[in-house]
Amino acid sequence: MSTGLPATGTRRTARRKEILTAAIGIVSAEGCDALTMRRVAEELGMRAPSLYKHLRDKDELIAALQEHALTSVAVALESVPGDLASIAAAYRSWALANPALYELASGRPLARDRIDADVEARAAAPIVAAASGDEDKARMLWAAAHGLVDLELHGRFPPEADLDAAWAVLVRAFS
Amino acid sequence: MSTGLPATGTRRTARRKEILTAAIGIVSAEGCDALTMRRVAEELGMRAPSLYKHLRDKDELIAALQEHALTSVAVALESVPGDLASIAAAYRSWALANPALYELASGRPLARDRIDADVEARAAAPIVAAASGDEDKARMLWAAAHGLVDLELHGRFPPEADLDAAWAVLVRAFS
DNA sequence: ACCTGAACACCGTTCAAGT
DNA sequence: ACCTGAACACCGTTCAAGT
Repeated sequence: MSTGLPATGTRRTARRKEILTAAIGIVSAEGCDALTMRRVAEELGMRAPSLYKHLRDKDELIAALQEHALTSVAVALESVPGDLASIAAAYRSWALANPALYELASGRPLARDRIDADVEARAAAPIVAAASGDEDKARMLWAAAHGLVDLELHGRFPPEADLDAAWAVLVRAFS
Repeated sequence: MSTGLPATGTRRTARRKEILTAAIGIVSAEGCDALTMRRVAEELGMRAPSLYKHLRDKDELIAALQEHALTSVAVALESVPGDLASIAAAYRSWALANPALYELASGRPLARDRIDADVEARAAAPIVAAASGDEDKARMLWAAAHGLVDLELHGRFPPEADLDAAWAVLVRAFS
């Protein structure tokens, strides 16, 4: 009983793309909390209920933002040399430049069923490569980078902490 | 102009303690999202507005939960041998046993002005000790442990991932 | 001193109705 | 095919009023 439609119901209409773009703008400029359906609708000159003709619910919007973020980090990591120091620096730079998107993409479960399966692997690939294909090592490196970024973004380190030095400890141990 | 009251306004009345206990119970049993002022009030047989006679706002309740969580991890880390492997295992165990409290205490900025200054240092001390006093190393170890736990709690690792092995990579590199 | 109901400005979401 | 207003069940919070 094939319908010819994608199983996810993720039709790619022009309006849907506009909604996504507006959402990215709001999150980037005003943070995660500013992402409300009413605020997104306002940005497009319409009312919140109208969004539900293009999206099933807010979670679908968030899933789309997660997919966007993952693709964006992947591009960033692919654009630097493959050594651990470069990958680590690029990871941190991307997160500090896109704090709200980073939080959205990492601070909650990944909506795997609503996201293109490839983007997750694509974002992970440079890290796995930097770990010479050792998956356990790659997971540890990813977690360490995520932890450093997450704590920095949440202001959890004391102001006098030398975060470059903390990153250097990680890079030196695994290079 | 001393008033004889603590500067924070953190009076320790009996009712306040009951509210905290109720909040801990709700968060532990039903998760972070279940923590609403109305739900807490219901648990104590009263209405939400009454809570504001004992707490300035919801953030003060969350700060109290963060303080509780930090003290609780500190106790857990102090109760095992001081080597990195033991500390790491205790950190992970505590987080997996208290996922919602962990999220509350780590997934948002610490309300430092509303929390007893000592508890943060107390929770950090065992990790600093395991890093032989090297603060950069300690911050990296804390971040790595936090990252591993955070990603595990959010279901970000694939189901077949061997997380014991990932933790072992960290412990082996820094022991 | 402690608690209440009513109210306000918000949420996400549904639905009948309009073009 | 697309958008709307009204409505519903929620939030955190304020405030005048009750005991």
